[in-house]
Amino acid sequence: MAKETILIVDDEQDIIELIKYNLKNEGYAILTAQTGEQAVKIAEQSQPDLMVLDLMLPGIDGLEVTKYLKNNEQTRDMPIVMLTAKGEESDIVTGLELGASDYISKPFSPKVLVARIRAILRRRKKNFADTPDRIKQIGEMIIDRARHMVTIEGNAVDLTLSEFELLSFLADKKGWVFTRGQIVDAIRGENYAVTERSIDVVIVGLRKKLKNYASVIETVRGVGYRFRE
Amino acid sequence: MAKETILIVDDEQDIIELIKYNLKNEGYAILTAQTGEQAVKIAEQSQPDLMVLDLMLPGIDGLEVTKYLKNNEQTRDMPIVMLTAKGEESDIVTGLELGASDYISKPFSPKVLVARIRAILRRRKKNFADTPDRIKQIGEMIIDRARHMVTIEGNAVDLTLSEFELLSFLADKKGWVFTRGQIVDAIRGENYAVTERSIDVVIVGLRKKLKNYASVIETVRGVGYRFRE
DNA sequence: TTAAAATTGACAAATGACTGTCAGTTTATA
DNA sequence: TATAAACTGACAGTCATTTGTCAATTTTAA
Repeated sequence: MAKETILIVDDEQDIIELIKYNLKNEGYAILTAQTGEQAVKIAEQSQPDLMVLDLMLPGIDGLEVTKYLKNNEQTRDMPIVMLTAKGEESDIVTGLELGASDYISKPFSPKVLVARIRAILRRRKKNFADTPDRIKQIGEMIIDRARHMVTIEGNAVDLTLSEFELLSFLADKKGWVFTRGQIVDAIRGENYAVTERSIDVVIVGLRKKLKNYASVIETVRGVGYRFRE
Repeated sequence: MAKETILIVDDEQDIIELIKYNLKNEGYAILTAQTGEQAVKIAEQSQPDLMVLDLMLPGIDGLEVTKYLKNNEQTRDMPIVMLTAKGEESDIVTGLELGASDYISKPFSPKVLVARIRAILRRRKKNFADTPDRIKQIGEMIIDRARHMVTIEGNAVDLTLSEFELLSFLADKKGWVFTRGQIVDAIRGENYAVTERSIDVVIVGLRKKLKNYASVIETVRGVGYRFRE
């Protein structure tokens, strides 16, 4: 299983390294930033699954970053674990009010940090576990698994089963590229014997029916397909 | 594209030819054996990607071969598709228990055989999200294997497959020098016959697209290339 | 220090691989 | 059984890759 991505934000390189080392050992993919500006940019671009955020930063400080991210549709749901130094008690409260998930005081034990992060991610996973989001919205397009229906600008789009499954699968991990093989496995089940080219045909049908939204499905030459981010 | 190698084991030359013909058409490289002893030897030596194995063989029979290969570190992971004649139902069960991936009953349709083999091999192909370091960060450059995308200072950089693989490969071991030969092996698979100079061309393209970051790829004269540390 | 040899960079042309598309067939569903 | 869906195979167009050639640069040897 592909593990989660975590963004570490701290102005001290040593701290970053310490945390990075410990989280990498746990199998997480790591991104880092040393300033608030960078943090925001990376958070938006790469959509990490969690963020470890030092409150004391030069320039835009941690609280500002939190406020900004929590006001942003795209990053609102990303859990934030604050790193705080002594004497920042009031900031902790503010941070939690802003929507941070947890905090850890410096100096901290890496073990505790890892444990907290695991707990947060586990909790999240449970909520979403295997429930590929029941409803997904991309601009004016809505994919509704419950109704098994796709709507674009209010108009229902009539998709076949394969088309719906394929679209829904890609949309579940926007931006991620999947090979035709992975797609077959996902929508047909493993051990299903077909040519990978059959996926292309489904894609053709989909794009035709999606009209203006055809471009949400991107071809990655030599690899497979992905849902545009 | 370097296709997979398949070992066909049957004591009847006709059957071998039939299967060989169909699989060759699909682009697979074919090895054959007529006895269990031969099969084992070739499997160990040539490490084919999959084996089509008739159960009824003179000498060491198919089940013995399966048992042996599955107990051998080197060949344990090689998928085995059993060919069975009527009246071998119990052997099928035994074979699957021993670890065979699938079975086909004689007389069989070549089409079905091909389709099954494709399905099995499909699943073994690499998954981009799981490979070494899903995300790598070099200053303001992010290499994301899951998205199959490189970002520099927030801007997506459009790379071809080779360019992406090459960059990603070098970045995996920053500072290490790789010869062109090693690079070809890494991004094209071993035994891929090309001039090493083709790597230079990929490098040129990469540097052009990386702009300010072009210098992350260093030429080591007389040796090869490396990712700057 | 200079000339020759080796190596890499750059570019264009040729080759080859990959995808989009469609028509025809098979399979699944009602 | 009728209808829709899914699959395959073929082909054309597109794009990536490979190769060859030549210039520029560096290294080696005289």
